[in-house]
Amino acid sequence: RNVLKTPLKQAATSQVVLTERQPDCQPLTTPPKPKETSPVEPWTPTSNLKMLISAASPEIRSREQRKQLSNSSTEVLQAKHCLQEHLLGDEYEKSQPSRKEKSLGLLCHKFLARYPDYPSAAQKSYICLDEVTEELHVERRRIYDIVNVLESLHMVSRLARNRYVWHGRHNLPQTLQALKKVGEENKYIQQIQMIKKREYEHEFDPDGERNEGTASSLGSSEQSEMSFVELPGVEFHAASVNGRKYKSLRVMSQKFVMLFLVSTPQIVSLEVAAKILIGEDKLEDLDKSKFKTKIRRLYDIANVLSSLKLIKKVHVTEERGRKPAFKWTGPEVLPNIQDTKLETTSTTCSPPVSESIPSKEHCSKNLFPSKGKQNFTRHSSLIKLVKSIENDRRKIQSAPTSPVKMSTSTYQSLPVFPSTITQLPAIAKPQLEGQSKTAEEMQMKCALSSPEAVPKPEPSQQPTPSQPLGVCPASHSSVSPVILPHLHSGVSYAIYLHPSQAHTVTTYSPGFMLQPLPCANVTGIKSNNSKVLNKITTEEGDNQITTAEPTKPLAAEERPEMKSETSSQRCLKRSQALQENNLIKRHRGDEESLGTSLTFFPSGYLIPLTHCTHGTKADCSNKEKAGMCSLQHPTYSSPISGVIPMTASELKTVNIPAFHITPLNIMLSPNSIAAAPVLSNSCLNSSNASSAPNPSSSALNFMLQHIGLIPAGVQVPANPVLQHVPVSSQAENTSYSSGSTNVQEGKVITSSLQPSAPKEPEEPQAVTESFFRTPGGPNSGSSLSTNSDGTERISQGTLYIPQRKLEVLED
DNA sequence: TCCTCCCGCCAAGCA
DNA sequence: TGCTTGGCGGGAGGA
Repeated sequence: RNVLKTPLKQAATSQVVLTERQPDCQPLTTPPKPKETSPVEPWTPTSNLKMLISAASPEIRSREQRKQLSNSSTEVLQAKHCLQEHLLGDEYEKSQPSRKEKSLGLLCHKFLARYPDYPSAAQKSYICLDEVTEELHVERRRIYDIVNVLESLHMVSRLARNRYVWHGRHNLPQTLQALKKVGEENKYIQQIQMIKKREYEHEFDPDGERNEGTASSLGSSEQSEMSFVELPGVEFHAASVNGRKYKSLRVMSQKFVMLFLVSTPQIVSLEVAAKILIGEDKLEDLDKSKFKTKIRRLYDIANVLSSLKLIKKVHVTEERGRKPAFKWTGPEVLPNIQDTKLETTSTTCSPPVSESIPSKEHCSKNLFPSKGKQNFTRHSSLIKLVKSIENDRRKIQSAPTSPVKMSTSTYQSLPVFPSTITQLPAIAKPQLEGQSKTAEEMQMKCALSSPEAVPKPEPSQQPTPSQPLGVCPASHSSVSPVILPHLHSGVSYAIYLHPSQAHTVTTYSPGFMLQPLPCANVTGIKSNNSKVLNKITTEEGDNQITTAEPTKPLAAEERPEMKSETSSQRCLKRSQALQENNLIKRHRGDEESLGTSLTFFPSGYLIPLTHCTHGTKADCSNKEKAGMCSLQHPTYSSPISGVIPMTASELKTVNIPAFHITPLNIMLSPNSIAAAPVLSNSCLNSSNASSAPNPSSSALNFMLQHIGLIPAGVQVPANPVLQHVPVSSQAENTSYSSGSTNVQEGKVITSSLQPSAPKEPEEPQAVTESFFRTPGGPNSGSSLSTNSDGTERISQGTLYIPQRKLEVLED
């Protein structure tokens, strides 16, 4: 076999060589002469041009190719030998295509050029591997690499031996949505966080014992169970479907894509990806070679994905060095699977908020069509999903009515949230949609779920079931609560958005860049800043790593710039961690260059809503009472008191699963603690007058009292955001709290998030002391527990203030 | 020196 | 049994 393959490849090479050398080597003209016109000749500008032209008409090209390639291999071999004889060794070597020219990425480009992105249904393209290998002059093995990745995206599917069907990008939106769902279900965000945390722990305590809680928390069985995610109608016919499927490049590719889809910003380092793909449970005894192998495969996949323009190579520069990473540049993926127009029509939208929870039956029906052969290789998470839907429904229906109801419906409109409900396939949305719902309700939910999605509450943008993704009117005013479903252990949280935070933001990064901070106190953070610095650079000098998400410019551009500049500057001034002027300059420069700049998170409330029940109408009515339910009142104030000032765009991009792990960095000085109602009930007494009119304060207080977070009689402004949390002199980290990844001049300054710990009420010090409290550690409080997966759980009523920190790295 | 990833061995699995 | 498919890791080119 080797005898057959190797000469073939060399023959291909020799064609190139001969073509280029011909003018100078007359004796060599005979065999390769016809190949001068080879349209696939990739090594000269002329041939590249020909290739491009032929790409427009692949059939013609194929015909020509077949004709040309009909030359016997012996002729080619003869030519090669002849060439070798006439060329010096060095010359011959130089004549070989460089490594780059043989790269998988380039090969993939050539491969893709053969087929249209969106083939019409009539013109089904079939891929014959033999032809492809011949025409592209590559080994079969390489084509498999490409095809496997394309298969993972359902751009091709295997028809038979040697034969594939080209689907193009038609299936891409659905595939990505499906992958995102599965990725959320697999809690990849948490895994990423855990890996980063572990990295940190290892870095600062290399000899120390591994945190068993975290060590065992990853690599769940789900991970190993993970199989190929299919789409209805795109069947999987891999030859070794039952054998090596689980290790295959397809699955790996899908997982890799999932990491991007669940991360915010959508940047994934190879290292983290490799670890996740290997499975964290195996990391303990991970041998280096396995890791290296995984990295190799990831490069292979990344090359193909790059050719598809789905990702782009970037670099993350950390203390330990420059790490290769990739940034998602593909279409923004939305949670609902509808039609293929999604990709082009709804890249910046949020899902419709008016949807109701699809029934299990609907879900199953759509996921696993009963007619004919089942098209899905069922992912375990999908089965769980259906079950969880049922359970959630039951809970919702049986739960007493409460003002929190809204959160239920909000679940589905928060694509990035890991709630199982959120992950419901949106397939059945339109049908299940409470079509009787009023536009008002819909809009209100819309504003709730993604107030940042669309800044203008124009009726024309009101989401309708026909709209694949909710284009929600934005609420600019006062408090913008958002229900965060199922953060820790299924606990929902409510977040209030302060209008002053409503300015645009860069994406919040809970992903790979998150680095635990090595500080046990505020100053400690400062001293260890460098440890957690991350810098991302793109090879292309892309200076908009996070903000320039091509599909998410809406909020950033349209949102009124409110206080970002001043607040950020204020925060910066107070930042002792950023003493270096140049860092500040960079920071400011980032803001300016980004146009929308940073958002800083003051403290706020993030309140678990475990006991809150769901229901739309009561909730709406409550909100209406508060004057926030109608379209005319984009301002929404949830009776639930959770308040976390954050920007709308943050909410849009924030990854809630990560958020609950390492979200806000609220470094409060003792002085400011009193102003941070989050920390203790007593703090709720903070009576700072809210500068913003707050129509819902009574409702808020009612809720707070109702759920026992504040004593009766205590009044809390419904908008206890920044005004309650004056940034202290030690609160420098607040200035980072946006967690934004900022880019300037090709560099991205990323946030460093640290494993957050719930804060002990009445113990302001816990804010800092609990930074790296490990589960069960000295700082564990009664309100804190650890889930089986190692994640921390806060019991009901606990106010949870995650912390994170953004550091600016100067070159 | 490290990153990147080409290359091809060889085993699993299919026809 | 031959061929297809693709996991895997050595090692070389490139930065």
